[in-house]
Amino acid sequence: MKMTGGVEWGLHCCVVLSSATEPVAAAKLAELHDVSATYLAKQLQLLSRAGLVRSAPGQSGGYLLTRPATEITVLDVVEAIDGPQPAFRCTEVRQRGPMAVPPDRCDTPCPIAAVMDTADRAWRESLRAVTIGAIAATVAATTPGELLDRARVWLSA
Amino acid sequence: MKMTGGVEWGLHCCVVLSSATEPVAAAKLAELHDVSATYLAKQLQLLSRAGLVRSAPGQSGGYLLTRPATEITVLDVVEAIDGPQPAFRCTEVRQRGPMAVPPDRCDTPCPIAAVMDTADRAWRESLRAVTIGAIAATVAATTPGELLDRARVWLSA
DNA sequence: TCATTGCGGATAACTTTTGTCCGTGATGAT
DNA sequence: ATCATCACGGACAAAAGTTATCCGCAATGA
Repeated sequence: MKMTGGVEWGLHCCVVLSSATEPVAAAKLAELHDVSATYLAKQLQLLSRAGLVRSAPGQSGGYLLTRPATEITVLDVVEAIDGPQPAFRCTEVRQRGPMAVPPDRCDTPCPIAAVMDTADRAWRESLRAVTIGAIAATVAATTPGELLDRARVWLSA
Repeated sequence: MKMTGGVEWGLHCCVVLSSATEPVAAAKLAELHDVSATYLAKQLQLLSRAGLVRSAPGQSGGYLLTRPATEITVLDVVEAIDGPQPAFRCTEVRQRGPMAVPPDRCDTPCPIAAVMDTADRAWRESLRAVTIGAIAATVAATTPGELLDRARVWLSA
């Protein structure tokens, strides 16, 4: 089981955008993080479709967050890029084979699927509890101020 | 993000094995669940390597649980088949690009990775809290007794 | 002795992820 | 007005992971 790598990129981009006052071009975000520009563009488009970021075309265009970073959860970004589907998908094996239980007796959900679903909810709940703003605050608190300043300058250059 | 389908098969097999007194052949488990016999064999080998099931070669051989089903958690099966790796893998993007923070300043873990790690722990904790025995009990309680009897007969036949 | 069964490796089909490329349209600077 | 810059979307291709299949081997019990 592996999450798409785009999630990591998307989260880093949102953290960067949380301290941006002017639109930041996709190419700039890609260069900053040293990742494929064309592929990152795809992920940003997903964020855009999900309504997490706003895009401005044309010269001096780029991306900005649509709302305060403290109102965007990690789960928002994960679901925007990775999709809302749970990792486990029940294929109803109990309804197959020689001992198949008839569909009309399957009123209760498969217990196995129920367990996986509970775990998935716990996972999502955990991701929902943290915002981009909180992550940005941690970054600000743990990296040397000089580095942060340089980054800010580099971004607007 | 998608979990390997073998996890579902492995869980169903463990539930079946929890009420078996004699070894059950891999081919039989495959037929019972109507899945690929050769591929299921691979998953069972993973369970075997993880020490969850014991295998007996030769005629009238097959698989049995190594311990009571109440002492095997869903997480045990998931990790045996899907591997122990967390879904999110930090690639340390902060150490890349023109604004890379030097490795020696990365004493604290990447906040993004930390969030994902916490969520992963919550997920695993949730799966650890449920045993195969508990699932088997639910199955026993929600399926008609006649069906259970037929299955038991079919298994030993 | 022999059929049955699990084990491990090699292999291939298939799907998903990752990444590129190009044309289009919108925007602002000159 | 024109032009370079940018996001958007689709088509496409490469790489990785999943889902199988097949084979020879070793072990076991009938």
